[in-house]
Amino acid sequence: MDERYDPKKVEPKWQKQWAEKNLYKTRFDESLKKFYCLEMFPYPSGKIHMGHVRNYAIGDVIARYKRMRGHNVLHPMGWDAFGLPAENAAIKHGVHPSKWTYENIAYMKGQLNKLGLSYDWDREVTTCSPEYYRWNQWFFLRMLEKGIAYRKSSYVNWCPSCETVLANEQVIDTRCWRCDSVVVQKELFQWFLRITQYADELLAACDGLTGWPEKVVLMQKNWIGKSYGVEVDFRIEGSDEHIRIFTTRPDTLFGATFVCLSPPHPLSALLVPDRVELEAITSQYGKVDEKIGLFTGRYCINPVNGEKIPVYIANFVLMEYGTGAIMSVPAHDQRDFDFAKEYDLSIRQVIAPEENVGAGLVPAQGSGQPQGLSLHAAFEDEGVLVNSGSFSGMRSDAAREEIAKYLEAKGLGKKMVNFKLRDWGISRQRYWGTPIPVVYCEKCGIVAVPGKDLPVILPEDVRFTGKGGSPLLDSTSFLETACPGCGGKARRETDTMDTFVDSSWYFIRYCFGKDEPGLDAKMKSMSRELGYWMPVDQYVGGVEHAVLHLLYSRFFTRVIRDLGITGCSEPFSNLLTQGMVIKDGAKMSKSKGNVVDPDYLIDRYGSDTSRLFSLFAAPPEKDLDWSDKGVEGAYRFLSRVWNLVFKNRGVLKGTGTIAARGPETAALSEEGRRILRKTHQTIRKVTSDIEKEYHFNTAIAALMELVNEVTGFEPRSEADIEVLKSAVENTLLLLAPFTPHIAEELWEATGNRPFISGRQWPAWDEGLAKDEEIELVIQINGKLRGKLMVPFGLSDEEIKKLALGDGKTAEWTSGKSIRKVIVVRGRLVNIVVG
RNA sequence: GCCCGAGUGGCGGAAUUGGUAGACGCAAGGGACUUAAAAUCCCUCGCGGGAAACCGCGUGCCGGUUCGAGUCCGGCCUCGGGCACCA
Repeated sequence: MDERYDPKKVEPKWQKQWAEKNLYKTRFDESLKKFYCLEMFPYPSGKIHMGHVRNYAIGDVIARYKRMRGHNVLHPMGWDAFGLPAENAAIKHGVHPSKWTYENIAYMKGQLNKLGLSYDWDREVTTCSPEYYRWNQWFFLRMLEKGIAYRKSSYVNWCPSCETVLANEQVIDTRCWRCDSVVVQKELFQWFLRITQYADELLAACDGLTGWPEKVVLMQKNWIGKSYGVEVDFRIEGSDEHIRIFTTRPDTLFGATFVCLSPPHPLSALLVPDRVELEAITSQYGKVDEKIGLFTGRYCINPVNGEKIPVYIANFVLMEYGTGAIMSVPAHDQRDFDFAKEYDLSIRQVIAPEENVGAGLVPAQGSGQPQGLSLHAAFEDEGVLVNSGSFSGMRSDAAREEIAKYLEAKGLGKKMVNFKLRDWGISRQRYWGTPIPVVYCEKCGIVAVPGKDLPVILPEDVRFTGKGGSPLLDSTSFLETACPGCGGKARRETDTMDTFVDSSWYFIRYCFGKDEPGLDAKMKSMSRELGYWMPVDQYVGGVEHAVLHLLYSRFFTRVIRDLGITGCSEPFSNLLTQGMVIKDGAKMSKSKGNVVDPDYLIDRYGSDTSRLFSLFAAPPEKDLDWSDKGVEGAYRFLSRVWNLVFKNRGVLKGTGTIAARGPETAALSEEGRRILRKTHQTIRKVTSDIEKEYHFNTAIAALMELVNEVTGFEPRSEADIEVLKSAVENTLLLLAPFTPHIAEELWEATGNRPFISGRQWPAWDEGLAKDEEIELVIQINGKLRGKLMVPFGLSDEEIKKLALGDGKTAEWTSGKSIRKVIVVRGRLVNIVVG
């Protein structure tokens, strides 16, 4: 054994041995209790960053811990390998996306292995390989059959810089999530997946996500955005047509003073004969900073009071939500209020605050203006109805229900539920993605590629100019094909799939290992592998995927369930969203110049130190403040552990392992008893910190305390030596999930056979962990006045007597009467005097 | 604007979920070893007062409940995150 800790010698040695023995290979064995531990797979951008190190260190601790607890652990890794950066690299540097991607994967895989992560690499997936993406295509065809995949023309978010469509989730603050360009609206034919069909189920199941952070569940709920309301028809005056609106506030129906249509609404073209005017307003559709309207010159009739109100086209009314038309109640909706002010439309209050009604401050009957009050803004709260015919005087929440019932009874409207969630547009006008397996035939129209012809291979021989649309448009060998239906001339779909499709089911692909999943065959009976491994027991990743990836995965899993492939609905039982890695007050990024290079870190301190620091500096869910000095502290701690073993290498190697046996406490020195107790307390503390909340920071702190104590321990007897050995071996076992290399090396150095990773997690003895004495705190009137060492396990009466007999107590209580004495067992005594 | 979180030493963070505030680590100061430096080891380390024992104050601010509040309740302030014409 070397005198000094040198991770450069230790780490490659064990990485080599783990790989040679294929130690982390997982076998499908239904007799064992499984644990599926998964971290979000990376995009192979070139090199890993500290965020990855943290993410994968957290996951690896969990996987290694669960293995030591006797679980059959599935812990796989792969590559989210399709995506725009590869294509941008092709345009910029002339390197093919495939070459670029696979080279990055090779490099990054080396980096992950240098971190000592315990993956079963036999299950590695690479989403850009035809073996993977053929199943994307297969799922697409199944969805096409079931009507879940469909094509429609719609307004889509278009990134002019990336020249592609973006899903709503990919638009951040009106900008492209990837390149930050301002997104514009464009009308295009696109492929969609009908995620809205699962909206209700996805929402209802949110309440079952008890292992997820509440914050994430809430974000999912808000994104799905279920709201209850009514649809009401407003007849257009002088026409048989009517405008169907959706509102969540039927209680304000009497206050509707105009109706607005979305520019793309079919009735807009009908009511506005002037093409130029309509186009002008349509071009403003989706513009967020300004409300623009166009009066159609037409009127419609409010069905509850027969009132004639004007019809506008308004740029802020969304075609994709509700019916694409709204009733406007400026008195009770701020957006309508702003619009009414701009176009000088009347504002009529129909809900008054309850306290105003009591004070007689209600709007005069028939007038729009409240008596003694004028509205400066919309009143959106609950209140009491006024100016609302027979509903006046009713509370707004009750009126919402009553008016809805009234409308239904009269056949004027219908209760309706709406969701914010839209169908998922998956078409991307890009090369580096999964080809959508359909062809366009001159005779037959849209034809699905038959399953036997899958995969539709992405052609390699394309040119990347960076101009215009997808390079696939120039690839005649790809483009021109025969129609699977009639054999005639057909053209392939050139759009590829959103890469979020790839990541929506990769956790299912892992379950099959190297084997072809053969989903076609699995249709007949549910796959046993899938049934065994799914759902993922612990998923670990960044919170930035709280909506997009997680929602899509929940959707895909349900579709796969409904195809009869799995019985599992919810893919991730427990979710841990780790915080960001911060340095100098900002998230690490190249543009900020505050990145720490994992390669440098591993080279200088080793991966055990890198892992240890990123686990110790903060609990996993919180942001981690990077500190170069803190890293050195972690290295110092590992060196101290090394030195402890080195110093005692003679005795540690000599005695047989006694970790399981508690030596006779009588033969121990007092110090020996203390170390033994501390050892068992530490096993208990580390175990519960991992089990409870994955609070590795406090677990590591406890290990540091133990090592600090053991370092000063001078054994005086054979029994003491056994205690020392037990303390050291338990330290190494507890350390193994966090810093596996040094744990293996020192495990071997203390005369044990490899591998520590395969050992059982230590158990503590509650009796040995028990304190002999406790420090009794004495409070007078809640203030700390003294401390007393007392034997463990005294009765309340005995404790009280001791506390009252203490000299300190007498000083503080003299001349006062004792009103009350409160005893908190094992903690403190509070004496109340007055 | 709406919906969530979070505010504890010089810093990162602990505190059996109502019971000793500041574990552990970093930084800082002092000391030992060394020709010297690095490394290592030991001591001090919330603020104020005191030579000391000790005393007072202290978990963003104000109030409340309680024998006792970082923790519970009410009201504010600040910061962070998510959503944002969803009718």
